[in-house]
Order: sequence, then C-alpha cells, then structure tokens
Amino acid sequence: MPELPEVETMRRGLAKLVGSRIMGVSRPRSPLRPITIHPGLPALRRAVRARRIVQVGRLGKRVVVWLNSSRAIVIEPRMTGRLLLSTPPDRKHVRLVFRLGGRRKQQLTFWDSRGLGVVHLLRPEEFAENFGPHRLGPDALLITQKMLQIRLRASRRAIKVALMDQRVLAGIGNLYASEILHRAKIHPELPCNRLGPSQWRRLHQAIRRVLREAIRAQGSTLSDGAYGTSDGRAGRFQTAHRVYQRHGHRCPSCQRGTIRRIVQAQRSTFFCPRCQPLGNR
DNA sequence: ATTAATGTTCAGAA
DNA sequence: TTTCTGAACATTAA
Repeated sequence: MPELPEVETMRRGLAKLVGSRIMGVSRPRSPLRPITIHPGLPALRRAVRARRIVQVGRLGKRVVVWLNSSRAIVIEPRMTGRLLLSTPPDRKHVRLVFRLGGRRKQQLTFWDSRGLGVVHLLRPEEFAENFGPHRLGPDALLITQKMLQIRLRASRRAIKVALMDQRVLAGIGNLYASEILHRAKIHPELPCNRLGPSQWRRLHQAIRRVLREAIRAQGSTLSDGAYGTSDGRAGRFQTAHRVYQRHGHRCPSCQRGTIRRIVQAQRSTFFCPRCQPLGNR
C-alpha cells in the first residue's frame, strides 16, 4: 500500500536523478503477466530514449517523472510497486528497468510483486486530463481544514471511507486512514455530515501530523516486504502504528480500550472504541 | 491442498 | 448524483 508517505519517500529517493539521461527502458522476460503500460512499451521506449529527467514529483500516491520533452511518466505503485536504485529483492518481479546515463551505469527498477502497478506516458494535456482536479483532490498535506470541510460536510458516507477517496483528497489509503482517525479520536463509521467543528479541526491536524511523522520515518514497511527507500532500506513508521493491524491489543493512548477490527468498503479498519466514540463532540 | 485475506483503482451497478 | 460492489493480481497465513 504505498500511500502518501511511502510515495513521498520514493520521490525523494529519485530526486537525485534530476539531470540524468535515460538511455533506454526494458521489460525483462518473466513468467508473470506484464504490467500495464499506457500507451505501450514501444511508445515508452521511443519517448524516453536520450531524454533527460527535469523533475521528479508526486501526485497523491503516484510518482511523476518529467522529461525534457515535456512528457510525463506517471508511475502508480498501487499495492506492491517499488522504485529502486539498488538491487531488487528478486529478478522474478522486476517489471521495468530504466537504464540511466553517466559512467555509474545506474538503473531505475520498477519492482512489483503483485503486478497491479501501472505506468503512463503522457503529454501535458493528457496529464491534465487524467490527473487533473476532477480526478484527484488536493494533496493531503496541502489541503486546508476549510477545503476538507467543504468537500465532505454534506456527505453521508463514513468518514474513514471518505478519507480514502482520492477525489476528495489525494494520498490517504487504508493504513493511514485508521491511524489518522485514532489520532483525531473520531470513530471511523461516523458519517461526514455528523462531524462537529472540533472534530474537523482535530481531523485536519491529525492528517498533517500523522503524514509528516510517517514521512520523517520514511514510511511504513510491512511484513509482506513491500516499500521502503529507493536504496532498499525499510521504513520505520510501522513501529509507530497505534491501531493498524493491532486488533486485540490494548490501546496505547487510553491504556484501557482494546483495538477492534471492522470491515468498511471491503477493507479492514482498526480503532479503539473507547478513544473514538461515535457521538458528536 | 484449498481458501481467505491482503488493498488501490476503476468500471459498472444500485 | 452519490454510494457501493467486484475484479485485476501474487503471496502468505490459516
């Protein structure tokens, strides 16, 4: 699940490539189904050859590599995709290799165990069309409390589900949604239109705090091995998780409640029933 | 050995 | 319009 902190960690790892030339891209043969490339590998090959990387950005949970041809390569890691400048964990799940210029023979590897990741090659107008404001809300680290409130206050959806909607705000997924709501002391099933002013304030603060702390720790690395830095090291935020996958444990905040697991929108939600009351406060 | 669970995104249905 | 459901996929735990 790379979410905002994990993708931001990837972006920072790739920032040193600004100015580098891409010499070529290849898809190593593998028994696994190839990942999706829009509009296809041949087009990607032609587009990257001898182009320079002028900027590496992030768009919610996606990494954007801008070329000096003003084309963008958008990489969606989805569940298990990783961008690595170091040796990948295995060869089998290497999906794409970008050969970089310079005497160091550097390679940028897209490694993805489940293969749900997607790569797009886009002209500027296509970029705006596919990833503009109508498809993606403001970045979770940039959105103001007022913007968040305006976008959600009329909705009857559960707040946890709404937080994961990338059209509302971009970057929050299942793990951080639970952690943020626990920090904000808000029940995950509380409908958006039932939040009071103090809850909106706590929610906005919790989004900023949790995401910033997680970025500082270089994201969360879970037992399934995915995620970490571009040089292959693990993130450290998983040790700071207060509720995620901690059902049955004592709540670290109140020391008295027991973390529960429920299912919302077919995904696990973790929360402390004692710290996170359903009522309005 | 089979089965469930994992979680992001999108298409299509309610 | 808004909200919900299922499928894509590989791996691991039960």
